[in-house]
Amino acid sequence: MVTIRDVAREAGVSVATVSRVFNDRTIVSEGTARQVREVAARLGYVPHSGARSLITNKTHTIGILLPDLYGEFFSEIIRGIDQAAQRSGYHVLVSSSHAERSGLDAALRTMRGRVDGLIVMWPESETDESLSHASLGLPLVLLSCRGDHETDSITVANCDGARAMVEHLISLGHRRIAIITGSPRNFDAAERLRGYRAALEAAGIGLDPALELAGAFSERSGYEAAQRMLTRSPRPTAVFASNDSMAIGAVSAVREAGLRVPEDIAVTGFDDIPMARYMNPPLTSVHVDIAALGERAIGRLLDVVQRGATGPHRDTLDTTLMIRRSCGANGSHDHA
Amino acid sequence: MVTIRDVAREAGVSVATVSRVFNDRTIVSEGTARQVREVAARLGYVPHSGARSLITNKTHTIGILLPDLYGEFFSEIIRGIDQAAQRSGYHVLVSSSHAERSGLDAALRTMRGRVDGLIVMWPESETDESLSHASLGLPLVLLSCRGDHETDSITVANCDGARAMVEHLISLGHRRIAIITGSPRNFDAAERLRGYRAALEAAGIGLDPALELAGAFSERSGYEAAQRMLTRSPRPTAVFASNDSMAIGAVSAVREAGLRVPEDIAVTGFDDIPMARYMNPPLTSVHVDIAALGERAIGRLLDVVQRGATGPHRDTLDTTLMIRRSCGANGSHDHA
DNA sequence: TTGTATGCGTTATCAT
DNA sequence: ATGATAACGCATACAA
Repeated sequence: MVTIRDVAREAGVSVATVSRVFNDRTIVSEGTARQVREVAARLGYVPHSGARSLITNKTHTIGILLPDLYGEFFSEIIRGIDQAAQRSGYHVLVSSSHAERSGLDAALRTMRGRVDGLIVMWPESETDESLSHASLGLPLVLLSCRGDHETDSITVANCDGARAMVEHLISLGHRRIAIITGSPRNFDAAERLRGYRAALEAAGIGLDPALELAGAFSERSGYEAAQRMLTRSPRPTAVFASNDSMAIGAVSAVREAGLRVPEDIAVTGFDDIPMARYMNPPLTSVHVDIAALGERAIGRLLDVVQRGATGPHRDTLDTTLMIRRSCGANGSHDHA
Repeated sequence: MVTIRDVAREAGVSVATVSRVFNDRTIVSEGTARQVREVAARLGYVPHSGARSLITNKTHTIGILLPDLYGEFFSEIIRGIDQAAQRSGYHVLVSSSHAERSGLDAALRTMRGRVDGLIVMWPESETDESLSHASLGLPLVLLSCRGDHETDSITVANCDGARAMVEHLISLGHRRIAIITGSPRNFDAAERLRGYRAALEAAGIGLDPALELAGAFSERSGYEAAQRMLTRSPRPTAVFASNDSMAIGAVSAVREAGLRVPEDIAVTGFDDIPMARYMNPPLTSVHVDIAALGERAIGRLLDVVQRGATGPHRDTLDTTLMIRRSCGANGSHDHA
């Protein structure tokens, strides 16, 4: 591997001069600069970013830690972050699929010295200042977490979005509305449940615990929860699944029971994954701009890393109701 | 930030001893080891991986460079790679969405000193030993590329998969079969076109250039290509889209023309993205285990990085025909 | 404008 | 079993 010394020797200058050519371009004479570049190119010299960051104390890399995520979410969040990071000249070090807190902590530790800041998504835990503690003093942005009040965080307007969805169902005349929840330990799921309840209460419709079916954000769990829902009597006329995967499972269960969507039971979801509009019938859902979530996280993190921004920053990403046919309204037909 | 020196001073030992405690655990006495660990824990010491890798010449990180990819593919490839890497104790440094070769080269350069090896996907270019040259002597695995014969590569059985699909259409009685291609510069697309032609020729069906519609792997391009296809006369009875996104666009175009899928025109795709089975009708497609592609790439790369494997290694990932209803056969109803 | 020398945090080599 | 010290490749304060 060719180092800065090789270039210096070959060009007949000191390593300092070579270094300057690649950094402070101003204070080096035009002649030597050209000479150094020529030699560097000929030798195929590329600065060793690891060594450089050891002394500059900057890696130009952002670490991102994710739990074990379901499809679309995973891809979009990484894409959003990576694109925004790249625009600012930053790399992204990914560590995903953490099922347990210990694994996350371990990954966090091995990132020391490799990153300038961290984006962490860990929705399954309680309020967690232990996360900011584990971040080793690195700038940290929480994504979709129950954050404490000292740590920067970006969240989705889960509660408002769910509430808007349920209010829409109510406006369509539904009174007996079920929900398929996510894990109660999951922050997003808990917030969506809160929005569901708020909408019902605001409309003067009493809560019925029998209509709150436990799910786990997977298609299968939605399928099974919907089967349990169908045994309730009187049967609900609408069901709000806390994410689209569960809504897909719910549609299957309703169909298998010989019922129609939306005529017999309206089904709606949350997230508006790309698949939603291609379903049969197209799925009414709460749209979340996942890539934007990632972008905002990077934006805030770079504010801290590059510009030394300070003070807790809590940002909420608004959602949009996407009305399609699965809820029984005459949904807009969005098109190719 | 607390360094190894702080721990050494506080524990009353040398930095060498502290280092040994965290690496070669054998040659240090039980007493001092415990003492050092205690101090390290109390001070919250975490080794600086950047500094460490400067001298060990190992980063335990794999760089992955991707072009601008469409949804599912992106997520699955990263997930497959990340999971496999994590199992082996490796991190993943991502750099994606490169639209031009120059951007890819730049990213490649900034990875020097940060990674132990590279996985590069660059399907848009010609045979490219310049890529292995640009990799700075780092171990390199090409993904889905026109590789030269000296570089390791993992590819999908594009040609065989496409051929199997077209043969299936022929077996259903179709004789006038169109294809919506991807960019001719794209390796996967070119191979799929080759498979299409091979199947027709093997069946004694002549090639008709008018039935080869140019697409670009996007839904819209599939939609537009299908519209052009519908003007051909006699009209094709089946169309094979080179990927699922274009198949989705094609279905929209066929429907808008007042025709039915599959009764009037059979439509099939390639990739078998998750959405395929939820479409209406469910889309017949060629299944590619994308995560497996990533896993194999990491597997091979680590063979080289860790075990010094050598010699060109070319691996092909087989595909599976997923027959559903969009082709007119009685497809299997896979289920939740 | 250029060169010399020091240090970033760690591991490796050689002593002791 | 442990300590002193030289690397690793680079950037930078200071000297020339």
